Amino acid sequence: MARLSRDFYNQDTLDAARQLLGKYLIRRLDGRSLAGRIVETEAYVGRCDKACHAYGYRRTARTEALFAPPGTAYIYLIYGMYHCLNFVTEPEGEPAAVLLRALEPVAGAEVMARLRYGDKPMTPYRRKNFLNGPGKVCRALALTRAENGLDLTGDALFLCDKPEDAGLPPFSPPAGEKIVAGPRVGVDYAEEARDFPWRFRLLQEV
DNA sequence: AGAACGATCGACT
DNA sequence: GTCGATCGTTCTA
Repeated sequence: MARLSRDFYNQDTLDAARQLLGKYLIRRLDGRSLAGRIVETEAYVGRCDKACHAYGYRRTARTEALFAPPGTAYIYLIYGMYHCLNFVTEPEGEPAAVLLRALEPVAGAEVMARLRYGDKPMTPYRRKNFLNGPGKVCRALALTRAENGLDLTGDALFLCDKPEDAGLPPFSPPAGEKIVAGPRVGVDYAEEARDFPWRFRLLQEV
């Protein structure tokens, strides 16, 4: 199965955050495949970014995965009840990662809906707000701290250029999308870093 | 040992 | 638009 290699993750984090838009995230769970197309990311760079958990190379039990080789999953608990998934980038020892903020559902939507909403029926509101936030994505993919440190070149969780690379049916993305950069969400405390335009989204051209 | 806080979400006015 | 939930992580002492 063709998937993004360690070499892909071993690059500048801002470049990776842009290039990850439009890629497909595959989660293998109980023999099934859940998949989504990446439509929103944010970059976090420990070397120079006060919003990064590993700012100034701060190395603790939590940030350990950020110091792992590129192509590692960094998953942490936020606000006591949600999780966020990051893809570790840059050479090993440079703590940096791309936060996954939003997906477009591609495969396994029924399973993801179950994980996210339980028995509650799908509604237009829920469909619209299905995978448009980092906590929602982790809930729908059954990702918790138990999956922190996963190797993204392995089988449980990985990325690829197209669904066929993971043995899934083709997916036709919307036409006329472009990358829009802007400030990151929820980092107002981070002094000068709060204004860094390190959030990237795929949006319809107007 | 204790306190403060958070890369969020959903319910509610 | 506002606000509370909820608990691990981090820092201070």
